[in-house]
Amino acid sequence: MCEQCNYKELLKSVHLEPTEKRLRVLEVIGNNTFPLSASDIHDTLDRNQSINRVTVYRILDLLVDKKIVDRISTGGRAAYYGLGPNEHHQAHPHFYCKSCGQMDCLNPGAMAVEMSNFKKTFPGRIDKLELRLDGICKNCLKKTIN
Amino acid sequence: MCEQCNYKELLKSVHLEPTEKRLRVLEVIGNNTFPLSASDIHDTLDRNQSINRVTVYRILDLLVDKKIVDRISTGGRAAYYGLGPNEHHQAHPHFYCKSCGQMDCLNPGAMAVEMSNFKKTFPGRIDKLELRLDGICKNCLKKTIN
DNA sequence: TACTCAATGCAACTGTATTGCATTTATCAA
DNA sequence: TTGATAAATGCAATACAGTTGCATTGAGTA
Ligand SMILES: [Mn+2]
Ligand SMILES: [Mn+2]
Ligand SMILES: [Zn+2]
Ligand SMILES: [Zn+2]
Repeated sequence: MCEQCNYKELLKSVHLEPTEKRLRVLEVIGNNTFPLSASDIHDTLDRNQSINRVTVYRILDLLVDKKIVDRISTGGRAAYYGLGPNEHHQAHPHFYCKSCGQMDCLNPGAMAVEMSNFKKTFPGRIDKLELRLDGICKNCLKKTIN
Repeated sequence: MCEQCNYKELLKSVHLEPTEKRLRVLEVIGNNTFPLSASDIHDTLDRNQSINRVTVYRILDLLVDKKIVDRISTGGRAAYYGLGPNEHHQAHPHFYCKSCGQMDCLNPGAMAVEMSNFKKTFPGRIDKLELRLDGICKNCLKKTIN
């Protein structure tokens, strides 16, 4: 969730036309406290004004390219999308529930990763670090015996 | 790569019949220094004695279930498979090259993750931690301008 | 207004994985 | 050893997530 972000300005700042559909996609992502799958996003938007799922995928690709949005892998098949790290939002780890598919954002400081020494000697280019916990969430633990 | 592992015993220890195909799948995974996709594994095996790709998927599911093999997500679409952590092999982070799809195993100590405090208060069940770097590997950096 | 190009829609397609059911192979009791 | 049973594997069809090619629409500009 981001109250500080002006999505229109955010789009302009990376030279993307702030079209209605792009704004809606970005709003759905920004107004959620947890990352969503492409089909979650499509379903949400399609309830109000119709939008093609391919358009959603294309907008997501653009937003990820421009680093406004973060594509997060899961223990499952579909990628999830959340606001990318910026001045208001630090990068942070996630928890993915294998049972219900819910992904939660964890506190940025929850797990400290020390990798400065590694970075010094690594010969490739590092674009991104992803730290994810997989397991069963509180709610699902209650419901069933896993 | 695992010289210490007796794959037959490893299968027996988790109550899986050590069939020829299961052994071959486990050997391909164990004899590699980096994780492989299901189709990498299938292609490798199929060169020698024919094996159906569905059988490979089913064996991989079993091995992952029994925690002999680790299913590792990538920045891409396919999951990769490597030997799971055990007495000889510590869990460790991976580096995934977006350009060539090669995944490398990093030194277990390369990045220290401190999460003991987090674990104490987290209400769900944590089964696995995945730490992955995405970027461009040394070789791909040389070849092209990304 | 007419032209141009970006944005979107739609259908077909791809890669990855899963399912249902048939066939083969292994296990075990008689 | 044989036949019954269950496990393992194969094969075809299907599901799922995402991508591509091309048509249509819409926004900006002369
Ligand atoms: Mn998040
Ligand atoms: Mn590894
Ligand atoms: Zn859950
Ligand atoms: Zn590479």
